Amino acid sequence: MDVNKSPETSIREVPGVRVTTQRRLLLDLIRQAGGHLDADELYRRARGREPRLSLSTVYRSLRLFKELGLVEEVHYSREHLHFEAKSPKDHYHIICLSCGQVEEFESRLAQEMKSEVGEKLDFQITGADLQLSGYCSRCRLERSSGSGSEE
Amino acid sequence: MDVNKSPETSIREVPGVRVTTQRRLLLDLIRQAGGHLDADELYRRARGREPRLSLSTVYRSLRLFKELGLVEEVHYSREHLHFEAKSPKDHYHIICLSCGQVEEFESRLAQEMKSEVGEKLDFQITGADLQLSGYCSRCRLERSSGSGSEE
DNA sequence: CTAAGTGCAAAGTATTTGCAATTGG
DNA sequence: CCAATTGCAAATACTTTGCACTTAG
Repeated sequence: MDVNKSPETSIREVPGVRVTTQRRLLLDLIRQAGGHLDADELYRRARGREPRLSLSTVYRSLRLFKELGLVEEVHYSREHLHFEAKSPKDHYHIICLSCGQVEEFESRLAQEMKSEVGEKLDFQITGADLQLSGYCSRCRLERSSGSGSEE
Repeated sequence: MDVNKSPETSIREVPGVRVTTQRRLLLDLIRQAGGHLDADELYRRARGREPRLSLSTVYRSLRLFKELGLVEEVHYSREHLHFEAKSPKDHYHIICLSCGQVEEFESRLAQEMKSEVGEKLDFQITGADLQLSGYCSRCRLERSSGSGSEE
């Protein structure tokens, strides 16, 4: 499938692709989630409203959305597919290794880095996936003040 | 290739953990590879020298090495586990979407970004995983010069 | 109406685990 | 010697696929 337009807002305009109840629901949920859903979590949420929905439809839809540029795949770990709604500006992720919370951030430095590296290696850079990891303030407090339990 | 000091240069010093032929071989191969091996590739290479080696040993060793801080897991895709020997300085990856080649790069901007973001979000940042993607010069030439062949 | 999409079950991959046999220290 | 490790096969976990039925357009 070839769709080289800017991020679509809807499925409607793609010829041959139908708007189904399931797809509408799934896309809604992804967008409402504000990011960071894996297939299974999405499935669980979707079943609340559409109990007959199957996991394979979730996977198929996710793949479709990705092809259409409606969502983006993010690699947090090797364990699941993670997706989130595509948003207009670049943003990246930072994950707390202790509590697992994921926050988004932006940074002009990322832009700079893209140009710099692109120039140096003679790459035309089209995407960037940046993930930082560390410990959020809350977890640091707990650590320093309390008992040490580690993974 | 020199592999002098890393967090942990060898398994030897860890009590209860044994140095086996398999582990030595695997760690050697990972370090020689200079980066970017997935479990299966490592398995294939290792069997050349140790044909009775099993895939599960590869997985178990990889997990052990990661726990010991000897190797690092990198998420290129959801499809495989990728590992590489832990190296003293940060470096990141850029992948060509057309031919798939992966190159490494460094950038002081990454450092800056870590501090900046860490400060802004009040995170203590311990790791960064940066991946850029785009098209290398060779593939760009092929593209622009002629026949439209796509993957 | 009919091509596109769905649910379900079965098939794939990649990775992990149980266990008897082996081996490092 | 004996706990750690291994190889093998079976088990898991996640994702994809085949197919008959349903549905959007």
